[in-house]
Amino acid sequence: MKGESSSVRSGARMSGEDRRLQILRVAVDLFSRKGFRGTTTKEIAEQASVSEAIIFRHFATKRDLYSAIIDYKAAESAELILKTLKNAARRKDDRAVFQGLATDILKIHDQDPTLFRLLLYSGLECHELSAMLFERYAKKVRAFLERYIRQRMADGTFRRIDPKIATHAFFSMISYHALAANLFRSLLPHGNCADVADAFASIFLKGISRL
Amino acid sequence: MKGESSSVRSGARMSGEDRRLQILRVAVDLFSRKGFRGTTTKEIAEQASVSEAIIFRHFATKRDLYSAIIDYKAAESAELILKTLKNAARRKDDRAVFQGLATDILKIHDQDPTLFRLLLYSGLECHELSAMLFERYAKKVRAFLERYIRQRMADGTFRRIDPKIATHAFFSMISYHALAANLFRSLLPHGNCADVADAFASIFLKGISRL
DNA sequence: TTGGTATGTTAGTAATTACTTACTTATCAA
DNA sequence: TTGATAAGTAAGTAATTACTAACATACCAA
Repeated sequence: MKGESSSVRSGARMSGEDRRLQILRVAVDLFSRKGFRGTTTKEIAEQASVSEAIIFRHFATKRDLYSAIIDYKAAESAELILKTLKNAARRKDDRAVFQGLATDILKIHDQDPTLFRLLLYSGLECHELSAMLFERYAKKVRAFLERYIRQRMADGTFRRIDPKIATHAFFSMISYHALAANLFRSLLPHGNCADVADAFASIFLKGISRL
Repeated sequence: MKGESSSVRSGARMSGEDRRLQILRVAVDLFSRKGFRGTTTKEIAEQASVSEAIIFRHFATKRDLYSAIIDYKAAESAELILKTLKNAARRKDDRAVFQGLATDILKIHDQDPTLFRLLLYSGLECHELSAMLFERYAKKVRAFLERYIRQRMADGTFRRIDPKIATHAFFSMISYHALAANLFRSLLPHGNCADVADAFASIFLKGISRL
């Protein structure tokens, strides 16, 4: 982005399409840090190295821009992690499934803190798209887990329990930790992500086992 | 507050002390709904049925007011739930301890959504007091749980596990659910709070049991 | 080279916002 | 009743903010 910025300053232009995407990305970053009201179009313009008027050429209002980034993030988050988990699930390696999932979720949040922050900000702000983002955020993973738990119950390995509630329990454990790591890192119990993922997966698996 | 409001409008006055507290309470509500930047001193004044100047008589800046409410909420949250749990803990009734705690936490969040919202907003906004609020929010409960888990490990009922991590796991499960209930109620798995508390406590207890 | 067009800017507008100042008035002790 | 004082207000200030309109210019096809 720094490179882009300097080339723009010397007079070179970006296509409309590229510029729109650039603004969107800058906006994701800023809105996720400061929320809707806390982010000014001025700072978005500055970060994108354009004048404010350019923002309004691509987005009719600030509100429209905010909705656009939520859409953008929702679309992005739908493509989550499932690849490696499908192998573990095929082998019915419970430990690999849950520990791998916990690790992946925590890793993703660490690498891209904007998603969760936008989820929280938009939820707190009662943005009309926040529910959609929340749902999209975890839909595939939850569905996958529910199916897996249902299957392992049929196999006799897991005890009788509502797969939705069990999924919710596991997902809650991991997600709250991710949230806390995002907002309050210094206050977390010491222990790296892998240890936390390990411990949480182990508690959960033992907690729903048949034995 | 409605009653207060109408008596003020007819000319009656409130003592400085009472007024300050009223403003504080109004501000808690508004800041927890709209965040710092999203809340104007104008609407605080309106909700308190005073002019804006009165707010600035009690608080030098809007920022000072925000810090004051975080302090206020932090002090309030320190007095949590522990009474009934101490009895269950004395009897070493694991189920009553964890289920009771889960139920109480969820109930408290339901009754006073402002605490968690302020926690999230202040954390997202990187307010200097947010870490303090986060810590205060759960300090006593966490300490209690850690002690209890350590004790039950010594008793041979719970397996070897870092009490901090175990506490964090349990607390995370419940807190994320409370958060989701606060922001995204309509998207939660069906099932009332008691069912969720029950299921989560059961998963957790089984997950850390020695058997 | 020229003209059209898409990208980009500057300068502004109107409304909003946190905060201040000068004045008003309710309250209460003497 | 009077005077002091604390609580309260209206009107304003200066800065900020989202957004607009008019103009400038890079780019590219003919």
